[in-house]
Amino acid sequence: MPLPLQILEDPINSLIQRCPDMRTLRQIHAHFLKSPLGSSAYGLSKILAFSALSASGDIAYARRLFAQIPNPNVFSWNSMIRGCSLVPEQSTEPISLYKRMLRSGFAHPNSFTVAFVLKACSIVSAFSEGLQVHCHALRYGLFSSPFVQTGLLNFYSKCEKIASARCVFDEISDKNLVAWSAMIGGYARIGLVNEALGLFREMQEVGIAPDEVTMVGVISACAKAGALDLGKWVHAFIDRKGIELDLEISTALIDMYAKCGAIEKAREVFDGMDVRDTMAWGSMIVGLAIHGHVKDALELFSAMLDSQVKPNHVTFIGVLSACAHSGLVSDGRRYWSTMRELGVAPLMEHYGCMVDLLCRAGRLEEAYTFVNDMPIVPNSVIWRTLVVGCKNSRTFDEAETAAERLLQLEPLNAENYVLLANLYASRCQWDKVSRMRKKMKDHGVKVVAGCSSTEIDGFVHEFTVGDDTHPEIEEIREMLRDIAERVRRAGHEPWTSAVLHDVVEEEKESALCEHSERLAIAYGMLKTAAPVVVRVVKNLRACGDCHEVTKIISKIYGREIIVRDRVRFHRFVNGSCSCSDFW
DNA sequence: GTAGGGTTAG
Repeated sequence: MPLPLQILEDPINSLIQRCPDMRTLRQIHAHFLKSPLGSSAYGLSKILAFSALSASGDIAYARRLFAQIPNPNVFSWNSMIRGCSLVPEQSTEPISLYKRMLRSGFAHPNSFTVAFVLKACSIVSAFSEGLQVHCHALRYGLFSSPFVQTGLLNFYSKCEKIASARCVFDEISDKNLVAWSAMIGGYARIGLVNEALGLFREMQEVGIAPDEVTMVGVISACAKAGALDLGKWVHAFIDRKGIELDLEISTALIDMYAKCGAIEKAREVFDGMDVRDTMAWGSMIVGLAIHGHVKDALELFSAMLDSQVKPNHVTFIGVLSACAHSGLVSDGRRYWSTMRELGVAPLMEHYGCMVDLLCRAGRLEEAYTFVNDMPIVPNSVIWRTLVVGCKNSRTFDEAETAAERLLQLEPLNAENYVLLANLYASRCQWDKVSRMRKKMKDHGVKVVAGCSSTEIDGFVHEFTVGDDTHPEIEEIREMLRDIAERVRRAGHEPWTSAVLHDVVEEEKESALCEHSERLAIAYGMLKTAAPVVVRVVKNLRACGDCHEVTKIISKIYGREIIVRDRVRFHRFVNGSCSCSDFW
């Protein structure tokens, strides 16, 4: 009498459990094929799962094996879908597999399938596919699975459909820690700090204790909002609750402190870490670089290399931008070579740093040649950097070419027209200035309202230009006049008082971006008169004038003020992360 | 019968 299949299969199971590498797996596979069980779906799916999912697996082997299975069961489909999502190169392969699975009609998706496909959709932001998976989840009655729920929530959040994510969240009757963390992280990712923190409070009210992952989300919300007081409170909360200051939390704290202007606190956290990975070093180096602590940033980079931690593309953005900010052209070139030697392939952003480096050092010709020699097609950021360089140097003749390329690439970005109008104005080419205004009108391009934010008593207030709906708008204007007057009396001519005068008097219609920003920031500064210490995150680029205003205002009010990073602001308002020299 | 959600840096 033959042995029951299950008993015979047990050795395969335990063999696979103990399998150390692919070489052993191939032996197990060969042995298995020769055995009487050679065609059992269970054994094959175990072998497939190892090659597709295990850390020592081989997805190519899994693909070959999978192709030979005539009618894969749901377990095998799931292994392949998940396995293909785990490869570092993002692809739509898992989604195609899922479609094939549905078409095959042999296996039906279960909660694992749906969770894995949703993850794949969120990695590549495949919104319409994910929507269909949502329908399937409902059709197959899989919404009750907490894994499907979190998968959906996270999918919408990664696609920046935060309202849909919230709908899913609200529909979850039994919200666990993961669901709360995912929703908080979703709000944090797009900078909705009040929502993130509100939910964090709610979570505690219903008795769910946050863990390390929740805290990373909360800290990153503070970082995005420039909310230093809140960030400090969260740090104290972590200490108080005995939550472990692990690698991820420490890195998030470094980033938060750096973005909120408290670079010393960032360094404190960094110095207190026992283990530091690429991201921890990277956050600290980038933090120092954006604060203009170029020497420290470069020293830290050397220390990183000494510690045998491999730098990645972000590390080099920190290093190269540090060089750019200090005009260290030859150092920048040296680091560029180091980057190549260490096998970090330069991305568009790195080319951008080099163009910036050359432009800031006044080497416009070289920058222009560098752009023309780029092996990848330069994007709008590269051209804009070059145009900004032209505007500042006033001697370079290729500005027109750069300007044309910029408008070709981004005909609908208001920032470009403003920049070009400023460029032509700086050269007294008034006909071209008005041509820009006309072009802008023809394209129906509207200036995006400037916006700034300040944190007061744990709540982040946003101010948008032209928004007169504030109930105290008259008082606000009065106070702005008062600030302008104090600035004038403090003798800080010429432009600071002019700016604040503009702030009050400038007509909305004629206000170009730069005025909008000043107005918005003045609104933010206005809040410094409130009986709390207000911090606005430091402007990161071309911040000379901005610093000046900050110094004056802080002198007047005797308070610490940091001006909000307008790069992040721009990213938040219109999805653009470009930065040109408005100040 | 096998397995699985949420995590930070420009």
